[in-house]
Amino acid sequence: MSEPLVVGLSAVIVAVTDETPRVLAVRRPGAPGAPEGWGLPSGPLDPERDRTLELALRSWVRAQTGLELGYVEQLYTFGDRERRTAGPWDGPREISIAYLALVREGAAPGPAGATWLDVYDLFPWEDWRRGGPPGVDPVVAPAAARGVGPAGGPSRTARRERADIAFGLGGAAWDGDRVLDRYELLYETRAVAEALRDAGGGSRPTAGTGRALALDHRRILASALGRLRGKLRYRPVAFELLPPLFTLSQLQRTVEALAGLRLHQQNFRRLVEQGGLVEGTGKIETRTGGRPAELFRFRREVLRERPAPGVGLPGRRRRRSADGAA
Amino acid sequence: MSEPLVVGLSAVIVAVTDETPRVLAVRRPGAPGAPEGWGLPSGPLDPERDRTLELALRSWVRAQTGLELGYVEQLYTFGDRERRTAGPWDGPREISIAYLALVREGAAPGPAGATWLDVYDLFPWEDWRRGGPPGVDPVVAPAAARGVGPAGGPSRTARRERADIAFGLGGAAWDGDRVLDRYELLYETRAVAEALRDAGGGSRPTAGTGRALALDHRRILASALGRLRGKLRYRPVAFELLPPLFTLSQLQRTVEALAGLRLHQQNFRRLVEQGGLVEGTGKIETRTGGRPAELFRFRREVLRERPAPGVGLPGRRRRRSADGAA
DNA sequence: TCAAAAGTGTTATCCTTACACCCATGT
DNA sequence: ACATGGGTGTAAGGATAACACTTTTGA
Repeated sequence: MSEPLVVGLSAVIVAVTDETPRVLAVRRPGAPGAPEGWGLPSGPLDPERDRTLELALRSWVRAQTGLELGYVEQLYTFGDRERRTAGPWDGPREISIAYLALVREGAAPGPAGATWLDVYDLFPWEDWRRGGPPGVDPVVAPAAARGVGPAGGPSRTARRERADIAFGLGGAAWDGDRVLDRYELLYETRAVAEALRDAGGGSRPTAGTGRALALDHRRILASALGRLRGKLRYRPVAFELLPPLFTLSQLQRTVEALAGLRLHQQNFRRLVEQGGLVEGTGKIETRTGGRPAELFRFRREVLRERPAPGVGLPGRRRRRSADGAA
Repeated sequence: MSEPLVVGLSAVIVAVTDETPRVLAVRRPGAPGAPEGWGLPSGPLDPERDRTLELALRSWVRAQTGLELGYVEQLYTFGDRERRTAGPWDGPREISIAYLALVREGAAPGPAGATWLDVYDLFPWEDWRRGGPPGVDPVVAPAAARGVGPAGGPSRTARRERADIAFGLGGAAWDGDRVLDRYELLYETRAVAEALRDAGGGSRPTAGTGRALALDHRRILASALGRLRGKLRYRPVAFELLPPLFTLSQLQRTVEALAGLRLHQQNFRRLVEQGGLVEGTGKIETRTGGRPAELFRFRREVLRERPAPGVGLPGRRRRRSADGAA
């Protein structure tokens, strides 16, 4: 086989600092004619040297950014023809195997050309910690529900149905995990910048739909955030983002940052303690702004005791709010 | 880039017939010198013709087997160097993007050279519907716990810990989803045939460890089964395997077949009905062997009403049986 | 003394589990 | 009549969610 086919690896490297989830981004040269911008770090798979895909990833991430990755999991493989910017450019078909990696806050920021971006600058509609995102909900959701074709036609109603489920409208519940569904609806309805860029059109994206990334990297990041939110429920991934010793508030704020939700404090503590996920150390952290807090550590033994140890987010049960409006 | 790198797509096509989960397998020529055997259907990605990876898959599956796939999801991308049979053969590095597809029972069996294999012939230790698999548990679990290196050494105890969690030993709970963990432990301890084949050794696999597939295809299938079991809980995938109208017993037997567990009948019915997953049709199926059963259909509206509609398997909560033995 | 954050206790509600029992058909 | 599988009701246990309240520090 000698089709023009290139295989690369992409990394969604996530950290949580000061209650904001961040993702590592690098400067991208941009396709011929297109402006340069931020994108996910990516690198090659060297079939000679790298025994496994994951080792390949760790190796070029180390080389490019100086980061030594801890938790790594494969996310998804993206290979649609349209994934690169549309246009006359007709290079080889590119396939990208995306990975999700978690690093502790305060990890090295990497060399010049790399920064940490606030995840919610890219997905403003995903952060519900301060109630509905300011001014975004009334804009984004209708944009997503907007269909093409005649009003009431099958394409319109089908998209309407999808938008209701994705954005929790019309009696449906908001499901934090459906990050990708929401992004794809916004893309299909040309609300986000990438959709306009890829279509070659010149109009402006809908306000409040966040900043763009190169290629399909915002889509990849949407997959990652959705996956991470889901995983919080049944794997102790939050601890990968925290130092070995932490207060329960730190833990809660980290989880809230990823989930994009406020959680009930007292119940959170109880669930996490009674669930056996953490154990107190007797040590005390005094710089809390109020009463000093005990420092906890992750209890690895929980992996043996419980089939699916996670932090108990809301949702996943019956229907919640049914505010029936519009 | 012009490294020797080949990208292919593999399909795990699952159906449930007569309470047994089946997977479509094809005859494989086998590497030079190796005997031919069964493997998963696989095909190329044609960068010219196929716009997306999933369309590529659907297209060659249709061509090869005549099957028109319904539900399809991407599973994982396998690309370790060792995934093909070890040995002097030094062809190009092969990357395989694996998909999981579900088809209804009674789907066309495909052309000559393809058959449906009973999934539990490949993973006998995964079927707990008739209690512990006959004679397997006492054999397989110890094999998985067997370590290399000195007794009590770090490698031994680490593997012991992993085996406890994977197989639900020593107070840990059996987690049906950990199919891949279990297979990998058996592989690492050289209990399954593929491990011996890949190592080039001549000894015989541990009894009760099931039949082998070509390359790493049994590993791929293990991923698929684990994924499917997990998904049953929060997505209505079981209906992809059933005809449009079905009795609640049919539904239950299908779920049980995949989960490898017996479920409590009365509660299953209630959960599934009260959960709004199905609705009665008034139609009656008389050939039940007892009282005629009502025919139900899947309620698509549930997708709008509930964030994560699934069938409620046990597990996923606190610890269950703690039979502390061994 | 007050604000702020940590930490404890108690109760209501809902879901899951388990058990008991009745219904409709074929042999 | 009885075996077989379909179908319904009800009560116990447990987990979550919501509420009220106390403790300990710094300003």
